[in-house]
Amino acid sequence: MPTSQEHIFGLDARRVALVLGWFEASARDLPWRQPDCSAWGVLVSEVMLQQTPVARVLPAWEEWMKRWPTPGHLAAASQADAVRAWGRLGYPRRAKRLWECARVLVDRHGGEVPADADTLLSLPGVGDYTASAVRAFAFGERAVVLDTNVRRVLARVWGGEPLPATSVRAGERQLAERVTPLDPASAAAWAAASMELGALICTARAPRCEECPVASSCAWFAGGRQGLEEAPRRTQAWHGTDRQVRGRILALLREADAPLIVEGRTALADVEPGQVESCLESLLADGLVALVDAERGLVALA
DNA sequence: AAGACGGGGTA
DNA sequence: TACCCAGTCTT
Repeated sequence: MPTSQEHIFGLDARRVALVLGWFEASARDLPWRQPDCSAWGVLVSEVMLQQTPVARVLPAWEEWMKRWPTPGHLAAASQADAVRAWGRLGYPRRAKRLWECARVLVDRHGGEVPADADTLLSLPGVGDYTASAVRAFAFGERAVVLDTNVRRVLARVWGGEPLPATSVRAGERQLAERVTPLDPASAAAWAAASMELGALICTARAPRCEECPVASSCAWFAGGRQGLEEAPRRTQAWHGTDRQVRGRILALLREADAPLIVEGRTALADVEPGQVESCLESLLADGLVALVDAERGLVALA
């Protein structure tokens, strides 16, 4: 007679096994998943994948790794070249942080990506998710990887809810820890597999439950997939926002081969002068843009 | 805990 | 048009 604990564990294991089995047959062939991909390659991919879909990261990653195959190569380049190579991936502060990260790796870690969690977390642009992902995918360590995809899978399959909460709750963290296999290789496989399931099948608004390997064991599916339509959307304004204007200013500077005066440019004619000014100020404060000639207001990529 | 921070593919 | 995405960092 199994104890209730064993029953719970059995259900966890069954669900995990279903996802792992599906992943073996359905995993996408991504370059940073190749066994010979360096830890640096994995780190670069993870930073690029922060809030940017795989399809858009793919070409940028290939180009980046060809140009800067090691931290040392990137550290020897200029920050401006890194931001330029980042192109339109979005959130250009990530490019700056990745460049800074390369410098730290060279200055303090022998030009190598560390495997230690605390050291990884100390790096610019590396938070909880990225540190865990690098440990799991680059070093094969047991790490609890909790990204938006994994959170959604846990919320549905285990929690019976349509979507996870806005921020990670303690109970969610505990569940993720409990569900992660103890064996390091299996834990890494689970991380990749659960992320893949969330990205391809258990998607946010149009889940493909008829193709899902765990539908038969999914609490949300069993409950009739209730609540998804009513769930609040987390939309963010875009047109006319500071983010858009910052992006437009940065695009001008990326394409310019000489310092220029941003204010009054025809390309920004539809933006209020005050907003151009404030956005330029914030870009300067972020260290993405540098004032080359204060007298004339000439700026360039930092 | 909440807000700032890009940009484009997809429905 | 609206929505979403392999998050991080700062109030």
